Amino acid sequence: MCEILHIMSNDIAKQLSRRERELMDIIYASGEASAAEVLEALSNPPSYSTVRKLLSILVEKGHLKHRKQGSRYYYRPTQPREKEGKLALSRVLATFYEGSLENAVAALVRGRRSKISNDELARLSELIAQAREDEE
Amino acid sequence: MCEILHIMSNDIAKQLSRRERELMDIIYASGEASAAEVLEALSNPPSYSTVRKLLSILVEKGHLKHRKQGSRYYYRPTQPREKEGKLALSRVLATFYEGSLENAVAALVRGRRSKISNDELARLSELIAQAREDEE
DNA sequence: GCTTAAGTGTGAAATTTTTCGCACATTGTT
DNA sequence: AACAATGTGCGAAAAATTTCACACTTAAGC
Repeated sequence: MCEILHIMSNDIAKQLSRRERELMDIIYASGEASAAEVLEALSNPPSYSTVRKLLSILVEKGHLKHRKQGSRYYYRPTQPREKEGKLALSRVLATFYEGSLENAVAALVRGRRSKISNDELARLSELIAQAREDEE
Repeated sequence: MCEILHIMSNDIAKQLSRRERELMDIIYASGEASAAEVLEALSNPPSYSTVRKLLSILVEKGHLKHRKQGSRYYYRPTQPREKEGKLALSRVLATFYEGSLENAVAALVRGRRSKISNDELARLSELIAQAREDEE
């Protein structure tokens, strides 16, 4: 429980507003993106101007960095995807699965069978077997 | 990719503001909570008044329901924890792990060994083995 | 039945987020 | 070198969130 509370409080993502997180997620998902590409990816898009403004705010706040290619900026996160991914995952596990990966996997496996392919199960199983070997 | 975009757009959590989601997460994590308990769980708490206001907004918006016990309200989500959990998980997988549970588990397993106990690995493995049997 | 303690609800101020219009810069084309 | 197309940056309006003070209600103890 202490662990869970720690995870939930020490959280960068919590500092982002709704739109800001939406943009960050798009950029995390795509790795790198221009303003136009971000706009394209938004499901309920505001104006181009607005997207650029948001992006520049995110740069200012230190969440994104941008490189100039030609006359265009490309944006990418300052924090590595892997790190943020783990944080986001921990948060979800803490909130919905008592902090347990096992519970989460169980829920997914239990749910619609089709959601997880047999192949994927095989690979997962392999992965875990290897981890267990290393542990010995 | 189509699947990923679908998951990311059709998303209730995206409709919540920062504080709102913070409260929802606390309530999802604890199952049910009074205003005082929510206040207690907040890391950067506003006033009691504010928490109650937020809670009533969340009820109004249909995200929470409350039952009266004595003179006090207890709040719980309208949407089942399991359902929201899956959604939240899918979102994280889509954003950071190409929609693949396998990738996510791999990342966690690869990371700090201590994070996942041997026991947990054993149970996970069991879980997956069972799922694979069912699949046949 | 009074008083106190702990709760609720409301309206409006303060703050933050979100939005965009407009002026200016760059690139490529004719 | 002038034009169109596609960028960027900034300031400020509009909208939403977040906050709280204050008035009201309920329950319990004396």
